[in-house]
Amino acid sequence: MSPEQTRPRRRGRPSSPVLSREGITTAAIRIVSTRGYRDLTMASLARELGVSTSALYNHVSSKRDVMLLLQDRLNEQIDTTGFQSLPWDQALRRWAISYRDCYIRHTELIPIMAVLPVADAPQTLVMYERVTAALEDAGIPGPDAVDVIVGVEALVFGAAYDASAPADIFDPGRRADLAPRFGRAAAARDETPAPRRTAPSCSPWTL
Amino acid sequence: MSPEQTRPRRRGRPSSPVLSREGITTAAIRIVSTRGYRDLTMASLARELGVSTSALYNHVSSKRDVMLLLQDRLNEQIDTTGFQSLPWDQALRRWAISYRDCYIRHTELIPIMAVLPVADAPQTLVMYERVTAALEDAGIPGPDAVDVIVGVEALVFGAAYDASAPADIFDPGRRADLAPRFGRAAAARDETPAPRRTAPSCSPWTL
DNA sequence: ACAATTAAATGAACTATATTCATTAACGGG
DNA sequence: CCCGTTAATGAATATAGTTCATTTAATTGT
Repeated sequence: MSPEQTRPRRRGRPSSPVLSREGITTAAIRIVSTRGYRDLTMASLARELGVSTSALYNHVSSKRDVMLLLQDRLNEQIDTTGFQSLPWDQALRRWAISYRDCYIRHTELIPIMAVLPVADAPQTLVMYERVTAALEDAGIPGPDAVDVIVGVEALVFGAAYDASAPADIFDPGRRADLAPRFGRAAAARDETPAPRRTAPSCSPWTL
Repeated sequence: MSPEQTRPRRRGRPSSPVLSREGITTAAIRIVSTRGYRDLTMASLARELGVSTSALYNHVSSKRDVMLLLQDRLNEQIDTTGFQSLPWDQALRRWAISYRDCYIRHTELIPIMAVLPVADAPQTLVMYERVTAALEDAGIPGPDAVDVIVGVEALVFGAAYDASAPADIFDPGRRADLAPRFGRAAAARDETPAPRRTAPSCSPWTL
Protein backbone atom coordinates (compact mmCIF):
# COMPACT_ATOMS: atom_id res chain seq x y z
CA MET A 1 0.00 0.00 0.00
CA SER A 2 2.57 2.52 1.06
CA PRO A 3 5.84 2.73 -0.85
CA GLU A 4 8.08 1.49 1.96
CA GLN A 5 11.28 -0.50 1.69
CA THR A 6 12.89 1.27 -1.19
CA ARG A 7 16.60 1.28 -0.55
CA PRO A 8 18.04 4.68 0.31
CA ARG A 9 17.78 7.26 -2.38
CA ARG A 10 20.97 8.95 -3.38
CA ARG A 11 21.58 12.56 -2.75
CA GLY A 12 20.29 15.03 -5.34
CA ARG A 13 17.03 15.68 -7.10
CA PRO A 14 15.23 12.45 -8.11
CA SER A 15 14.29 11.81 -11.73
CA SER A 16 10.61 11.86 -10.97
CA PRO A 17 9.25 13.80 -7.97
CA VAL A 18 8.62 11.72 -4.88
CA LEU A 19 6.51 14.21 -2.98
CA SER A 20 3.45 16.35 -3.65
CA ARG A 21 1.03 18.21 -1.43
CA GLU A 22 -1.63 15.63 -2.23
CA GLY A 23 0.64 12.73 -1.35
CA ILE A 24 1.68 14.40 1.86
CA THR A 25 -1.95 14.92 2.77
CA THR A 26 -2.79 11.29 2.08
CA ALA A 27 0.13 10.05 4.15
CA ALA A 28 -0.88 12.35 7.00
CA ILE A 29 -4.38 10.89 6.84
CA ARG A 30 -2.98 7.38 7.00
CA ILE A 31 -1.03 8.21 10.12
CA VAL A 32 -3.84 10.07 11.83
CA SER A 33 -6.44 7.41 11.15
CA THR A 34 -4.27 4.49 12.17
CA ARG A 35 -2.14 5.92 14.95
CA GLY A 36 -3.80 9.21 15.89
CA TYR A 37 -2.64 12.80 16.07
CA ARG A 38 -0.09 12.01 18.74
CA ASP A 39 1.96 10.17 16.15
CA LEU A 40 1.65 12.74 13.42
CA THR A 41 5.09 14.34 13.43
CA MET A 42 7.12 15.69 10.57
CA ALA A 43 9.50 12.80 11.13
CA SER A 44 6.81 10.10 11.07
CA LEU A 45 5.24 11.74 8.05
CA ALA A 46 8.56 11.67 6.21
CA ARG A 47 9.13 8.06 7.19
CA GLU A 48 5.68 7.12 5.91
CA LEU A 49 6.59 8.70 2.60
CA GLY A 50 10.08 7.24 2.48
CA VAL A 51 11.89 10.56 2.41
CA SER A 52 13.96 12.59 4.80
CA THR A 53 12.18 14.99 7.09
CA SER A 54 13.60 18.09 5.53
CA ALA A 55 12.30 17.10 2.11
CA LEU A 56 8.80 17.91 3.30
CA TYR A 57 9.70 21.55 3.57
CA ASN A 58 10.05 21.79 -0.18
CA HIS A 59 6.28 21.32 -0.36
CA VAL A 60 4.79 22.59 2.86
CA SER A 61 5.94 25.54 4.88
CA SER A 62 5.23 24.18 8.35
CA LYS A 63 3.42 21.52 10.28
CA ARG A 64 0.51 23.90 10.56
CA ASP A 65 0.42 23.85 6.80
CA VAL A 66 0.05 20.08 6.93
CA MET A 67 -2.81 20.48 9.37
CA LEU A 68 -4.53 22.84 6.96
CA LEU A 69 -4.21 20.34 4.14
CA LEU A 70 -5.63 17.68 6.40
CA GLN A 71 -8.51 19.88 7.35
CA ASP A 72 -9.40 20.78 3.82
CA ARG A 73 -9.53 17.07 3.00
CA LEU A 74 -11.75 16.46 5.98
CA ASN A 75 -14.16 19.21 5.03
CA GLU A 76 -14.64 17.61 1.63
CA GLN A 77 -16.30 14.72 3.41
CA ILE A 78 -18.97 16.68 5.21
CA ASP A 79 -22.38 15.79 3.86
CA THR A 80 -24.10 18.70 2.15
CA THR A 81 -26.34 16.60 -0.08
CA GLY A 82 -29.38 17.48 2.00
CA PHE A 83 -29.39 20.96 0.55
CA GLN A 84 -30.30 19.52 -2.84
CA SER A 85 -33.17 17.39 -1.68
CA LEU A 86 -34.59 18.44 1.68
CA PRO A 87 -36.36 21.46 3.17
CA TRP A 88 -33.74 23.89 4.46
CA ASP A 89 -34.23 23.11 8.13
CA GLN A 90 -33.84 19.36 7.65
CA ALA A 91 -30.87 19.87 5.36
CA LEU A 92 -29.28 22.11 7.96
CA ARG A 93 -29.76 19.44 10.57
CA ARG A 94 -28.21 16.75 8.42
CA TRP A 95 -25.28 19.02 7.61
CA ALA A 96 -24.69 19.87 11.25
CA ILE A 97 -24.76 16.24 12.34
CA SER A 98 -22.36 15.19 9.60
CA TYR A 99 -20.13 18.16 10.43
CA ARG A 100 -20.05 17.18 14.08
CA ASP A 101 -19.42 13.53 13.33
CA CYS A 102 -16.46 14.46 11.17
CA TYR A 103 -14.86 16.56 13.88
CA ILE A 104 -15.49 14.17 16.74
CA ARG A 105 -12.48 12.21 15.53
CA HIS A 106 -10.50 15.31 14.69
CA THR A 107 -10.86 17.61 17.66
CA GLU A 108 -7.21 18.60 17.22
CA LEU A 109 -8.25 20.41 14.08
CA ILE A 110 -11.01 22.44 15.74
CA PRO A 111 -8.80 25.23 17.07
CA ILE A 112 -7.36 25.61 13.58
CA MET A 113 -10.63 25.32 11.70
CA ALA A 114 -12.46 27.70 14.00
CA VAL A 115 -10.25 30.68 13.29
CA LEU A 116 -8.96 29.86 9.82
CA PRO A 117 -9.64 32.50 7.15
CA VAL A 118 -11.75 30.81 4.51
CA ALA A 119 -9.48 32.19 1.81
CA ASP A 120 -7.00 29.51 2.81
CA ALA A 121 -9.56 26.69 2.73
CA PRO A 122 -11.11 26.14 -0.69
CA GLN A 123 -13.21 23.17 0.35
CA THR A 124 -14.64 25.07 3.28
CA LEU A 125 -15.55 27.84 0.91
CA VAL A 126 -17.35 25.41 -1.36
CA MET A 127 -19.26 24.06 1.60
CA TYR A 128 -20.29 27.52 2.74
CA GLU A 129 -21.42 28.37 -0.75
CA ARG A 130 -23.76 25.41 -0.85
CA VAL A 131 -25.29 26.27 2.51
CA THR A 132 -25.67 29.94 1.71
CA ALA A 133 -27.22 29.25 -1.67
CA ALA A 134 -29.78 26.87 -0.18
CA LEU A 135 -30.74 29.22 2.60
CA GLU A 136 -31.05 32.17 0.26
CA ASP A 137 -33.19 30.10 -2.10
CA ALA A 138 -35.40 29.35 0.88
CA GLY A 139 -35.92 33.07 1.37
CA ILE A 140 -33.39 33.73 4.11
CA PRO A 141 -31.41 36.93 3.48
CA GLY A 142 -27.71 36.35 2.83
CA PRO A 143 -26.37 38.04 5.96
CA ASP A 144 -28.77 36.04 8.09
CA ALA A 145 -27.62 32.88 6.34
CA VAL A 146 -24.07 33.67 7.37
CA ASP A 147 -25.26 34.16 10.92
CA VAL A 148 -26.88 30.75 10.75
CA ILE A 149 -23.62 29.20 9.59
CA VAL A 150 -21.73 30.88 12.42
CA GLY A 151 -24.24 29.68 14.97
CA VAL A 152 -24.38 26.12 13.70
CA GLU A 153 -20.60 25.92 13.59
CA ALA A 154 -20.26 27.12 17.14
CA LEU A 155 -22.62 24.40 18.28
CA VAL A 156 -20.92 21.81 16.09
CA PHE A 157 -17.45 22.41 17.45
CA GLY A 158 -18.61 22.39 21.04
CA ALA A 159 -20.67 19.28 20.46
CA ALA A 160 -17.71 17.53 18.84
CA TYR A 161 -15.63 18.17 21.93
CA ASP A 162 -18.44 16.97 24.12
CA ALA A 163 -18.94 13.79 22.17
CA SER A 164 -15.22 13.03 22.25
CA ALA A 165 -14.98 13.44 26.02
CA PRO A 166 -14.78 10.42 28.32
CA ALA A 167 -18.20 9.11 29.31
CA ASP A 168 -17.65 9.63 33.02
CA ILE A 169 -16.65 13.26 32.63
CA PHE A 170 -19.44 14.39 34.98
CA ASP A 171 -18.68 12.01 37.78
CA PRO A 172 -17.69 14.23 40.72
CA GLY A 173 -15.76 11.34 42.25
CA ARG A 174 -14.48 12.06 45.74
CA ARG A 175 -15.45 15.71 45.31
CA ALA A 176 -19.15 14.82 45.45
CA ASP A 177 -19.68 16.98 48.52
CA LEU A 178 -18.95 20.10 46.47
CA ALA A 179 -21.87 19.47 44.18
CA PRO A 180 -24.48 17.13 45.65
CA ARG A 181 -27.40 18.12 43.44
CA PHE A 182 -25.35 18.19 40.28
CA GLY A 183 -23.84 14.85 41.17
CA ARG A 184 -27.28 13.30 41.59
CA ALA A 185 -28.57 14.89 38.39
CA ALA A 186 -25.60 13.67 36.37
CA ALA A 187 -25.93 10.16 37.77
CA ALA A 188 -29.65 10.09 37.02
CA ARG A 189 -28.94 11.29 33.49
CA ASP A 190 -26.59 8.38 32.96
CA GLU A 191 -29.36 5.96 33.91
CA THR A 192 -31.65 7.13 31.12
CA PRO A 193 -29.84 6.07 27.96
CA ALA A 194 -30.46 9.06 25.70
CA PRO A 195 -32.43 7.97 22.65
CA ARG A 196 -31.46 11.11 20.82
CA ARG A 197 -28.22 9.93 19.27
CA THR A 198 -28.15 9.24 15.57
CA ALA A 199 -25.82 7.01 13.64
CA PRO A 200 -22.63 8.64 12.40
CA SER A 201 -23.22 10.16 9.00
CA CYS A 202 -19.60 10.66 8.08
CA SER A 203 -16.77 8.17 8.13
CA PRO A 204 -13.68 10.26 7.98
CA TRP A 205 -10.95 7.71 7.30
CA THR A 206 -11.92 5.46 10.16
CA LEU A 207 -14.18 2.50 10.57
CA MET B 1 5.38 43.45 41.94
CA SER B 2 7.10 40.20 41.14
CA PRO B 3 9.92 39.00 43.35
CA GLU B 4 12.68 39.37 40.79
CA GLN B 5 16.29 40.26 41.32
CA THR B 6 17.11 38.16 44.35
CA ARG B 7 20.68 36.99 43.95
CA PRO B 8 21.03 33.30 43.22
CA ARG B 9 19.79 30.98 45.89
CA ARG B 10 22.20 28.40 47.10
CA ARG B 11 21.72 24.80 46.45
CA GLY B 12 19.53 22.88 48.92
CA ARG B 13 16.09 23.29 50.43
CA PRO B 14 15.32 26.89 51.38
CA SER B 15 14.35 27.81 54.97
CA SER B 16 10.92 28.90 53.90
CA PRO B 17 9.28 27.49 50.78
CA VAL B 18 9.54 29.65 47.67
CA LEU B 19 6.88 27.91 45.60
CA SER B 20 3.30 26.82 46.03
CA ARG B 21 0.58 25.76 43.63
CA GLU B 22 -1.21 29.04 44.26
CA GLY B 23 1.89 31.09 43.56
CA ILE B 24 2.59 29.14 40.42
CA THR B 25 -0.96 29.74 39.25
CA THR B 26 -0.67 33.47 39.90
CA ALA B 27 2.61 33.71 38.05
CA ALA B 28 1.16 31.79 35.13
CA ILE B 29 -1.73 34.24 35.02
CA ARG B 30 0.69 37.15 34.99
CA ILE B 31 2.51 35.71 32.02
CA VAL B 32 -0.61 34.78 30.10
CA SER B 33 -2.31 38.13 30.61
CA THR B 34 0.72 40.22 29.75
CA ARG B 35 2.49 38.15 27.13
CA GLY B 36 -0.02 35.52 26.05
CA TYR B 37 -0.02 31.76 25.93
CA ARG B 38 2.84 31.67 23.47
CA ASP B 39 5.16 32.86 26.22
CA LEU B 40 3.88 30.52 28.90
CA THR B 41 6.65 27.94 29.12
CA MET B 42 7.97 26.07 32.11
CA ALA B 43 11.16 28.09 31.74
CA SER B 44 9.43 31.48 31.64
CA LEU B 45 7.23 30.46 34.53
CA ALA B 46 10.28 29.51 36.59
CA ARG B 47 11.99 32.78 35.68
CA GLU B 48 8.92 34.75 36.72
CA LEU B 49 9.07 33.01 40.07
CA GLY B 50 12.81 33.32 40.46
CA VAL B 51 13.50 29.60 40.61
CA SER B 52 15.01 26.98 38.37
CA THR B 53 12.75 25.20 35.95
CA SER B 54 13.05 21.84 37.60
CA ALA B 55 11.87 23.26 40.92
CA LEU B 56 8.38 23.55 39.48
CA TYR B 57 8.13 19.79 39.24
CA ASN B 58 8.12 19.53 43.02
CA HIS B 59 4.67 21.16 42.92
CA VAL B 60 3.09 20.35 39.58
CA SER B 61 3.43 17.17 37.63
CA SER B 62 3.41 18.63 34.14
CA LYS B 63 2.64 21.67 32.09
CA ARG B 64 -0.82 20.28 31.59
CA ASP B 65 -1.15 20.43 35.35
CA VAL B 66 -0.35 24.14 35.21
CA MET B 67 -3.01 24.60 32.56
CA LEU B 68 -5.54 22.92 34.83
CA LEU B 69 -4.68 25.26 37.68
CA LEU B 70 -5.06 28.19 35.35
CA GLN B 71 -8.37 26.95 34.18
CA ASP B 72 -9.77 26.42 37.62
CA ARG B 73 -8.81 30.01 38.45
CA LEU B 74 -10.53 31.22 35.32
CA ASN B 75 -13.72 29.35 36.09
CA GLU B 76 -13.93 31.09 39.45
CA GLN B 77 -14.49 34.32 37.56
CA ILE B 78 -17.49 33.24 35.54
CA ASP B 79 -20.54 35.16 36.66
CA THR B 80 -23.21 32.95 38.21
CA THR B 81 -24.85 35.68 40.31
CA GLY B 82 -27.85 35.76 38.00
CA PHE B 83 -29.03 32.47 39.40
CA GLN B 84 -29.70 34.16 42.71
CA SER B 85 -31.67 37.08 41.37
CA LEU B 86 -33.08 36.46 37.91
CA PRO B 87 -35.60 34.12 36.26
CA TRP B 88 -33.80 31.01 35.14
CA ASP B 89 -33.75 31.86 31.46
CA GLN B 90 -32.25 35.29 31.99
CA ALA B 91 -29.75 33.90 34.49
CA LEU B 92 -28.74 31.24 32.00
CA ARG B 93 -28.20 33.91 29.39
CA ARG B 94 -26.03 36.02 31.66
CA TRP B 95 -24.03 32.96 32.67
CA ALA B 96 -23.47 31.91 29.08
CA ILE B 97 -22.31 35.37 28.03
CA SER B 98 -19.91 35.65 30.93
CA TYR B 99 -18.67 32.13 30.24
CA ARG B 100 -18.02 32.98 26.62
CA ASP B 101 -16.33 36.28 27.45
CA CYS B 102 -13.98 34.51 29.81
CA TYR B 103 -12.93 31.97 27.21
CA ILE B 104 -12.58 34.40 24.34
CA ARG B 105 -9.20 35.36 25.77
CA HIS B 106 -8.34 31.80 26.74
CA THR B 107 -9.17 29.68 23.73
CA GLU B 108 -6.05 27.64 24.43
CA LEU B 109 -7.84 26.27 27.47
CA ILE B 110 -10.94 25.17 25.58
CA PRO B 111 -9.60 21.81 24.39
CA ILE B 112 -8.61 21.05 27.96
CA MET B 113 -11.77 22.36 29.60
CA ALA B 114 -14.07 20.64 27.15
CA VAL B 115 -12.95 17.13 28.00
CA LEU B 116 -11.74 17.55 31.57
CA PRO B 117 -13.40 15.28 34.14
CA VAL B 118 -15.07 17.57 36.64
CA ALA B 119 -13.56 15.60 39.50
CA ASP B 120 -10.30 17.39 38.70
CA ALA B 121 -11.85 20.84 38.63
CA PRO B 122 -13.41 21.90 41.92
CA GLN B 123 -14.41 25.36 40.76
CA THR B 124 -16.13 23.94 37.72
CA LEU B 125 -18.02 21.62 39.97
CA VAL B 126 -19.15 24.52 42.13
CA MET B 127 -20.31 26.36 39.05
CA TYR B 128 -22.27 23.37 37.79
CA GLU B 129 -23.86 22.95 41.19
CA ARG B 130 -25.17 26.51 41.14
CA VAL B 131 -26.63 26.12 37.67
CA THR B 132 -28.21 22.75 38.40
CA ALA B 133 -29.71 23.93 41.66
CA ALA B 134 -31.28 26.99 40.04
CA LEU B 135 -32.71 25.01 37.15
CA GLU B 136 -34.09 22.32 39.43
CA ASP B 137 -35.65 24.99 41.66
CA ALA B 138 -37.29 26.36 38.53
CA GLY B 139 -38.91 22.99 37.94
CA ILE B 140 -36.52 21.54 35.40
CA PRO B 141 -35.68 17.89 36.15
CA GLY B 142 -32.05 17.29 37.07
CA PRO B 143 -31.07 15.22 34.04
CA ASP B 144 -32.57 17.85 31.76
CA ALA B 145 -30.63 20.50 33.62
CA VAL B 146 -27.42 18.63 32.85
CA ASP B 147 -28.45 18.48 29.21
CA VAL B 148 -28.94 22.24 29.30
CA ILE B 149 -25.45 22.71 30.70
CA VAL B 150 -23.98 20.50 28.01
CA GLY B 151 -25.79 22.39 25.29
CA VAL B 152 -24.91 25.83 26.60
CA GLU B 153 -21.29 24.85 26.98
CA ALA B 154 -21.08 23.56 23.43
CA LEU B 155 -22.38 26.87 22.17
CA VAL B 156 -20.13 28.82 24.51
CA PHE B 157 -16.92 27.17 23.39
CA GLY B 158 -17.75 27.49 19.74
CA ALA B 159 -18.78 31.11 20.20
CA ALA B 160 -15.56 31.87 22.04
CA TYR B 161 -13.55 30.58 19.10
CA ASP B 162 -15.69 32.56 16.73
CA ALA B 163 -15.32 35.78 18.68
CA SER B 164 -11.56 35.34 18.89
CA ALA B 165 -11.17 34.83 15.16
CA PRO B 166 -9.88 37.61 12.90
CA ALA B 167 -12.64 39.90 11.67
CA ASP B 168 -12.01 39.19 8.02
CA ILE B 169 -12.21 35.44 8.44
CA PHE B 170 -15.04 35.22 5.89
CA ASP B 171 -13.36 37.21 3.17
CA PRO B 172 -12.89 34.75 0.29
CA GLY B 173 -10.06 36.89 -1.06
CA ARG B 174 -8.80 35.78 -4.45
CA ARG B 175 -10.89 32.59 -4.15
CA ALA B 176 -14.11 34.59 -4.53
CA ASP B 177 -15.05 32.66 -7.68
CA LEU B 178 -15.46 29.50 -5.62
CA ALA B 179 -18.22 31.04 -3.54
CA PRO B 180 -19.86 34.04 -5.17
CA ARG B 181 -23.10 34.03 -3.18
CA PHE B 182 -21.42 33.35 0.10
CA GLY B 183 -18.89 36.08 -0.62
CA ARG B 184 -21.63 38.61 -1.28
CA ALA B 185 -23.59 37.54 1.81
CA ALA B 186 -20.54 37.81 4.05
CA ALA B 187 -19.66 41.22 2.68
CA ALA B 188 -23.22 42.47 3.16
CA ARG B 189 -23.18 41.14 6.70
CA ASP B 190 -20.09 43.17 7.45
CA GLU B 191 -21.86 46.32 6.31
CA THR B 192 -24.60 45.99 8.90
CA PRO B 193 -22.78 46.48 12.19
CA ALA B 194 -24.47 43.87 14.33
CA PRO B 195 -26.24 45.52 17.27
CA ARG B 196 -26.40 42.21 19.09
CA ARG B 197 -23.08 42.38 20.89
CA THR B 198 -23.12 43.05 24.62
CA ALA B 199 -20.37 44.50 26.75
CA PRO B 200 -17.94 41.96 28.22
CA SER B 201 -19.24 40.71 31.51
CA CYS B 202 -16.04 39.13 32.70
CA SER B 203 -12.58 40.62 32.87
CA PRO B 204 -10.29 37.69 33.24
CA TRP B 205 -6.96 39.26 34.14
CA THR B 206 -6.98 41.68 31.27
CA LEU B 207 -8.15 45.21 30.76
C1' DA C 1 17.99 15.23 71.44
C1' DC C 2 19.06 12.83 67.57
C1' DA C 3 18.71 9.86 63.60
C1' DA C 4 15.97 8.93 59.61
C1' DT C 5 12.81 10.46 56.33
C1' DT C 6 10.84 13.71 53.54
C1' DA C 7 10.48 18.16 51.07
C1' DA C 8 12.27 21.53 48.11
C1' DA C 9 15.69 23.70 45.91
C1' DT C 10 19.87 23.61 42.06
C1' DG C 11 22.10 22.44 37.78
C1' DA C 12 23.08 19.33 34.29
C1' DA C 13 21.46 15.97 31.16
C1' DC C 14 18.02 13.95 28.20
C1' DT C 15 14.26 13.78 24.93
C1' DA C 16 11.27 14.98 21.33
C1' DT C 17 10.02 17.94 17.53
C1' DA C 18 10.04 21.44 14.39
C1' DT C 19 12.86 23.93 11.42
C1' DT C 20 17.01 25.60 8.78
C1' DC C 21 21.11 25.15 6.04
C1' DA C 22 24.76 23.51 3.08
C1' DT C 23 25.16 20.29 -0.45
C1' DT C 24 24.02 17.45 -4.38
C1' DA C 25 21.74 16.20 -8.51
C1' DA C 26 18.25 16.36 -12.18
C1' DC C 27 15.14 18.99 -15.01
C1' DG C 28 14.03 22.67 -18.32
C1' DG C 29 14.03 27.07 -20.70
C1' DG C 30 17.00 30.66 -22.92
C1' DC D 1 24.82 23.90 -23.51
C1' DC D 2 24.69 26.33 -19.65
C1' DC D 3 22.24 28.20 -15.72
C1' DG D 4 18.61 28.89 -12.64
C1' DT D 5 15.09 26.26 -10.32
C1' DT D 6 13.41 22.27 -8.11
C1' DA D 7 13.73 18.60 -5.00
C1' DA D 8 16.15 15.47 -2.62
C1' DT D 9 19.87 14.29 1.53
C1' DG D 10 22.10 14.73 5.91
C1' DA D 11 23.79 17.51 9.46
C1' DA D 12 22.89 21.08 12.56
C1' DT D 13 20.00 24.20 15.39
C1' DA D 14 16.36 25.79 18.46
C1' DT D 15 12.96 25.21 21.69
C1' DA D 16 10.43 22.86 25.09
C1' DG D 17 9.21 19.64 28.43
C1' DT D 18 10.88 16.39 31.64
C1' DT D 19 14.13 13.59 34.58
C1' DC D 20 17.88 12.84 37.72
C1' DA D 21 21.68 13.22 40.95
C1' DT D 22 22.80 16.22 44.45
C1' DT D 23 22.37 19.44 48.25
C1' DT D 24 20.26 21.43 52.18
C1' DA D 25 16.65 22.18 55.52
C1' DA D 26 12.54 20.90 57.80
C1' DT D 27 9.86 17.34 59.95
C1' DT D 28 8.87 13.18 62.24
C1' DG D 29 9.57 9.18 65.17
C1' DT D 30 11.76 7.16 69.22
